Amino acid sequence: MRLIDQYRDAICTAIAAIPAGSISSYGTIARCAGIPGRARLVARLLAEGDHDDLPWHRVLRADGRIAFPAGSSGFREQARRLRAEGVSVVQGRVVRPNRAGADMGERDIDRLLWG
DNA sequence: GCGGTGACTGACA
DNA sequence: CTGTCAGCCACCG
Repeated sequence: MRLIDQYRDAICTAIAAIPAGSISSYGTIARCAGIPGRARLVARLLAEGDHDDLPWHRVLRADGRIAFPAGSSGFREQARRLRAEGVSVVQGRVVRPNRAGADMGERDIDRLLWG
């Protein structure tokens, strides 16, 4: 049994909890899924593709930058989806993620998941 | 078992 | 502000 299969549900749940127009990071999602420090595991899960049902585009690096290489198809798609939700992206970076409740911290997601 | 590879992170220059 | 760098760790050949 792969660890990624073991935590797939928890990770997907955490990602699905991010409201439209908000963003979070791989590390935050990992913590919310009960696997602190495993940001790369979250990335690995998303890299498997077939996540049309998840708001994967709301997951960014810890510094607010898009994780894909600049100019790649994934990069453009993520930026497009974010802008479609009113999130401004400049130079592959979300502008002021800490203002106006645009970013989702661990507690915020926990609150959405558990009330 | 070993080495390479990331949709990562934090610290530091 | 940008760029390195060392950890990181599951997965794969």
